[in-house]
Amino acid sequence: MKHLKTLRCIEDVASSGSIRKSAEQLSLTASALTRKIQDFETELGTPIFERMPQGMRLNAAGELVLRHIRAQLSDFERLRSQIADLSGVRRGHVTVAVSQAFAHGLIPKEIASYRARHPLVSFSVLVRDHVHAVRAVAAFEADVALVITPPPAPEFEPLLVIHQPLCALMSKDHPLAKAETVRFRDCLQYPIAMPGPSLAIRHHLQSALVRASLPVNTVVESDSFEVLRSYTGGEQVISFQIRAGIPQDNSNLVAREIDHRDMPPTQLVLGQLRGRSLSVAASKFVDQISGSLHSQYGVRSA
Amino acid sequence: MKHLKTLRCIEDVASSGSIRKSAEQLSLTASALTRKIQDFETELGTPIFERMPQGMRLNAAGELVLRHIRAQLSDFERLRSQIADLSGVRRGHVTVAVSQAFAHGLIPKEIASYRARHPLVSFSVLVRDHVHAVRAVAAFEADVALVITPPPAPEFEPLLVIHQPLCALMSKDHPLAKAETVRFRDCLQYPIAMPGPSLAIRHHLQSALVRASLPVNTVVESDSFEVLRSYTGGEQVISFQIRAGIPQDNSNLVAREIDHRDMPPTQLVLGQLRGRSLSVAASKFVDQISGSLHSQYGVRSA
DNA sequence: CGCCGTGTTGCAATATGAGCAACACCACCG
DNA sequence: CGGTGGTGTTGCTCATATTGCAACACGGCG
Repeated sequence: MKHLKTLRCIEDVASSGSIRKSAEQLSLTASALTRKIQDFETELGTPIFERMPQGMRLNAAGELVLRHIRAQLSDFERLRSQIADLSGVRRGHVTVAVSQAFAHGLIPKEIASYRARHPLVSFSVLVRDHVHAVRAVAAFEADVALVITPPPAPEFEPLLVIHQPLCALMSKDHPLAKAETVRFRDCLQYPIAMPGPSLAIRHHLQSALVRASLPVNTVVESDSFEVLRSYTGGEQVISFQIRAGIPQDNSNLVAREIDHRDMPPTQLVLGQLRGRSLSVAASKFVDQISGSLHSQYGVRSA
Repeated sequence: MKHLKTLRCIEDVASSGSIRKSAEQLSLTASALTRKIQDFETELGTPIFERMPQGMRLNAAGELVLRHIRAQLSDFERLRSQIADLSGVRRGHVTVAVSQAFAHGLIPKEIASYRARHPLVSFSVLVRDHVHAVRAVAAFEADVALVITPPPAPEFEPLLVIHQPLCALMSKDHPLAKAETVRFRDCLQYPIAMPGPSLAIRHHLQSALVRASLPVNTVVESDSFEVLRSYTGGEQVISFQIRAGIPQDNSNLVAREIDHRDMPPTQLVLGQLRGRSLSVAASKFVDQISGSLHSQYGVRSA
């Protein structure tokens, strides 16, 4: 759009840190870009960039401006989405930041189900740990985030909170697979495929370990649930995952809830940036996920 | 600002309903304006105006666009205000919509106190009944509203709620002035200067009258508290006002709380448009009023 | 010092936008 | 029925703003 052109330029320069680089990306010349920014600064009455020999860096006012620009652009997208919705066809783009736990089953399934009804809506899925997922939402990079125990942040507004037990993941023929639920200390009798420290589940395990003060035999540690899953399929090890992240396909893995006395339930949170309204597409996607999670796991929701 | 020019044009045309009228206001020609709007509609991919023989009217998409434009303009003001605040000087403009009850003492006093600290902040005060005050906030015409018992509206977000007793207003030498509090039925023994039906207080009185099922001798009715005050100063009549609207100057009027058994407390609400953030200036003004009301009447606040 | 990186400026080419006048349409009214 | 005054729109012309090119100024670095 015409009236957002300058804003896009500023955003680009701010993120690339160089007028010449941005000029190329925007297919403009450096001189045109320089003048756009100068004009904007004149209109605003304040410089928003510091000119360094290494390039351009935003100053304090510039940070505010950038935040404003991001909001404007995202608002405009929402407007387009709302307008498209008027004519019956849902159109738009939804960016979700999700914890890795959902990358396997839940999110792809939800997106497929949504797109079956609204094929003109496209999706971006950012897989991030809980800290970066919340940060992505705050930086307007994602519309919503679905994460486990997000760090408390004032700008993150939970839309749905569900409490889920942590599960122990093991092969079908594992001795512990016989019972419906397992005790944490029994799991620790076996070698463990441990989620990496960037994963939220790790923190839960860590505090449970501290409480239980039991030794743990970690044979594999990985930031990737995919790795942990594959490995758990091979050796007689135990790994961990929340209920909603359990693979549904016909693998030879089974999940057993860990007794709630040993492990408090994890918090599964779907949230957005506080004080912002979502595009129609995003909003309806949130509704769908909420409904779907509620109907599957709703008995323990809060 | 340059990039908001088109948006301002659209807003103006939407509110005037005529390209030619707007062209004059904006010191443009009708043709230029027409093309601006056509270009915008082309970029957007949808018409936003219905062309009638009587002029231009927004269609459904246009209503969304207008809402968006208002938000953009108001956001930009906030940005300027935040930037000005960076350099230490607070600058900006605050528009408040207030019930008439506060037009006399509270609001002018608060503004004066604020401007003593921040002389570069200017104010607009819209005096509106509760319905229109809330509407003004929703239409981005006012940043905040201070009203009595606002109608429930989802887009109006209360920031502060204080419960205040209704007072009977009378001259110093009135027989009822001897006691600290008065009973409602005693007030009705005297002629009444009655607030008009557009005033929120009237509704309170009305329901109390229905409960008490007592006859009332209304000798003057007015939409203006100023009229009611002046008249109450002359004849031995009773009028009504909430505590925060009682004139503090050295008139010969006194206020006596009505016994709470006869009259439930009124709600005094300071609120803003839900989901929007205020400019620094407005936000600090809200803080000041909150503090001031709390310290004066805070014992009964909720 | 010479080189390469940065952003900036002068000037000419160009695209964008504005104004004017004429047009098409509709409502109203004699 | 046809005029009259209102609406928005369009073709054309011209001013203005925006762009690109090339040259410049400054700072870091070898």
